[in-house]
Amino acid sequence: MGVFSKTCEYAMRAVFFIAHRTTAGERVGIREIAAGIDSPEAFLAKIMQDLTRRGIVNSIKGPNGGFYMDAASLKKPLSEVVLAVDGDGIFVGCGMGLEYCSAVNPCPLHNEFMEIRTRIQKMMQENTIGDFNEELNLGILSLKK
Amino acid sequence: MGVFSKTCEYAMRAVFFIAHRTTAGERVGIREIAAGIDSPEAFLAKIMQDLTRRGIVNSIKGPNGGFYMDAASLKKPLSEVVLAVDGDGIFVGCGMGLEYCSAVNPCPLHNEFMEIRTRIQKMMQENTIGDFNEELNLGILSLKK
DNA sequence: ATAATAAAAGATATATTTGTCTTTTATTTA
DNA sequence: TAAATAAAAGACAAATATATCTTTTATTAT
Repeated sequence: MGVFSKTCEYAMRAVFFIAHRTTAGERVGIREIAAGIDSPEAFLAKIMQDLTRRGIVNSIKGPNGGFYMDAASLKKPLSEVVLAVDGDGIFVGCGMGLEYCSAVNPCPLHNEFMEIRTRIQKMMQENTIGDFNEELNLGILSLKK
Repeated sequence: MGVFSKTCEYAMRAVFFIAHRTTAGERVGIREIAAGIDSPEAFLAKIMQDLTRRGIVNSIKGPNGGFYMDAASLKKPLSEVVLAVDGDGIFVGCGMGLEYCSAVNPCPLHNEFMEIRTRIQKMMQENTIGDFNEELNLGILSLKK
């Protein structure tokens, strides 16, 4: 397994994909998103339902409907997606799963892990979803397998 | 979920526990390890079977038997435990699960993730299992919930 | 109004992770 | 040799993550 759950990987890719399209003013259907990020369509639909309920993306039903993001959503940090899907497990808590573990009562890995976690958190909080668009627009980055 | 699987968390704690006891020349039974690291005994037994098969720890059956570690095992980096249990998922691969992702063809998170992964890997490779013993001996660190 | 479209919701299926229980094998001690 | 001990091995059970399918609801266009 990687750092994030598969669900979270799909969610991040989907959000980037929609953000990219939204800057062009479009709405995107679930089929196109799934194809664009190489994910199972029905499973992604479930994930999108959740992201929509939580207000991370917006959606409209019916013809010409689909998913999109407003300006406010584009300014949200990527950490919101991770928190919504995986919870705060990667940001907080002990690397060895010890509940007591803290600066006062550290586990063997505590200090080293602190730095790494802080770093992940920083990266996820400082980068907004919209931040990646420019590079995607230039075709430097990709979302497909 | 945290950075590592629960299985891996138990494995790391168990290995530290055994290493700690081994420096005193003792062998430790599965019941005592499970109690010492707060893990389900039967499940830990399965994990220990695997670690033994892979040569990360040693074991002896029968009365006065149990688990222990030799000098060579104590010098192994912690990364061996992680690799044995969780594989190389946290060390390599793309944060968003993209197969193609590399320096040449990066995903949006590629560069930031590279640093974090390198850091985790470095920490796991540079610290040997035995390295934590001194602090455990001094009672500074703990393995219990 | 009706038909077509697309997401939302609900139910169900599969795979993986986590956890438990029973039997077998190796070792020691009496 | 027999009994006791402790890990190894195998089978099974529960929980969670991943994935699919069907029905319902909202919206648009005819």
